[in-house]
Amino acid sequence: MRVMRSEASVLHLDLDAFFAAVEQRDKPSLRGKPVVVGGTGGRGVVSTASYEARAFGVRSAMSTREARSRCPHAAYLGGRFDAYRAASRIVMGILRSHSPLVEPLSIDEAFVDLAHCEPGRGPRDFTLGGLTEFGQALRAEVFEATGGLTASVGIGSSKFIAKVASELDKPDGLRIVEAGTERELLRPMPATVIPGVGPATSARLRRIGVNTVAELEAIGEGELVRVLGKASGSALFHLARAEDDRTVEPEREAKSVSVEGTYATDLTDPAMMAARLTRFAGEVARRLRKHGLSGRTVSIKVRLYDFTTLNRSATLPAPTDDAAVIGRLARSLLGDLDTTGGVRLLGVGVSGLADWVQDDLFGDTLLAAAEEDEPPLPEIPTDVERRWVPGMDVEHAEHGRGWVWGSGRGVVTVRFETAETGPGPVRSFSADDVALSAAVAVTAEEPDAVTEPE
DNA sequence: TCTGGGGTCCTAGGACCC
DNA sequence: TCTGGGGTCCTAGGACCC
Repeated sequence: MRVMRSEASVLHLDLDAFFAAVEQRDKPSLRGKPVVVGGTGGRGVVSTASYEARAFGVRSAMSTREARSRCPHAAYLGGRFDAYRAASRIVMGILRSHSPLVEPLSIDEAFVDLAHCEPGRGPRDFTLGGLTEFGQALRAEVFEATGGLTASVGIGSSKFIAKVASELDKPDGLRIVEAGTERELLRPMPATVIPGVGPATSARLRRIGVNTVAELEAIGEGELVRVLGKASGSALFHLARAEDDRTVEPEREAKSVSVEGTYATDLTDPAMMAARLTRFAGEVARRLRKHGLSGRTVSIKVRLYDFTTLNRSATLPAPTDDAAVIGRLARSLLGDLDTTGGVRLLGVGVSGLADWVQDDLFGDTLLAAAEEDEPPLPEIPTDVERRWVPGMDVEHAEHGRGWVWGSGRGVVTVRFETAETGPGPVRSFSADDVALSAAVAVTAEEPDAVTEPE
């Protein structure tokens, strides 16, 4: 039985062009200019484009190569995740000061249940007027506390409607969808507004003549289940009618932890692949331990030279957070695959998580025996080009704080400015100049919180 | 030099047990 | 010996989201 809300009491907040907006905040010379945050190497893709860059057709998930050809004069930055996490934490804190029921969806998005607000911290009532007043005050609070980041807010009678609403007046907008008007809002929209309808599903829907939500509404549940499968067919049938009783869940536990990396040139040496997996296993173990987790299933991901992607996994009798155990299993899974054509991506993950750690009764001895007959792994070469990533914060002994504008051929160019200074001057240095160093993060906070980017 | 990195959820098939 | 269900666990792949 679905119990629908009779009032617009779910809020969705989405920070506008989040990564790019943080860069423009902290780099005054980039305000009002096209900014693209993402991978800057040859195989990089765009995480976020500022609205100025979007005007040139730059989009999230586009290859950076393509973005550069569309907008050559944009600033291409590698991203400063500590700064994004710090801003995210401020925003989530504001939301939690209003309601105990806040569900972060990602670093820059959250749902808030307005029906269970702290006394005096919610909307005065659930009329259009009360919700407008609340939504604008919340947006102003976010703007003030983050040093000028704008958020788009949507309010509706369900998660689905609130999320659709927040898209409607983006950026820097507020939209309230009054209870009772949901279906007429959705009908003319493309079916892809429904979460879960991506390229593959929309292609299947087109094949049965469905492009819009209105057309989707005309299809029976049985047929949708036949075409799309049990879960998504049934979900789609209801969402097309704006039927969504999913609750705001403030505490969702992690189900897996993983690390992966794409290489500028394909790896062909199996020993080097093993060395990379070993490093990733160490990183996964570190993150498991930091969160007090351990897991039973170890997985590897291998993307071959031709982009075919393989996953292999093995399940242990008891959960582990041990880098050596994870690494050994990962290497043995890789050993069963044919990688002779070359590998562009490797990854290691652990799932089947438990929030406790097994006392290691036998593992150490078994492992010690197993490791003895394994050959030593090669050194992973350090990439000198990666030392000065565009956009990173630096400090110069004489000129103070700035950010890397670009680097290459042994030279680093820095612009000396911060959020407070206004546009600053540019100077170049030798890449090994001892006066120049990576700047410590402004906020001394723990790295990697929940999930990452976009 | 087309195509990142972190996740979640679903499906389908096989093993195994009752 | 053959036949059959249901349930759980595991693996692999794919779609999707930000």
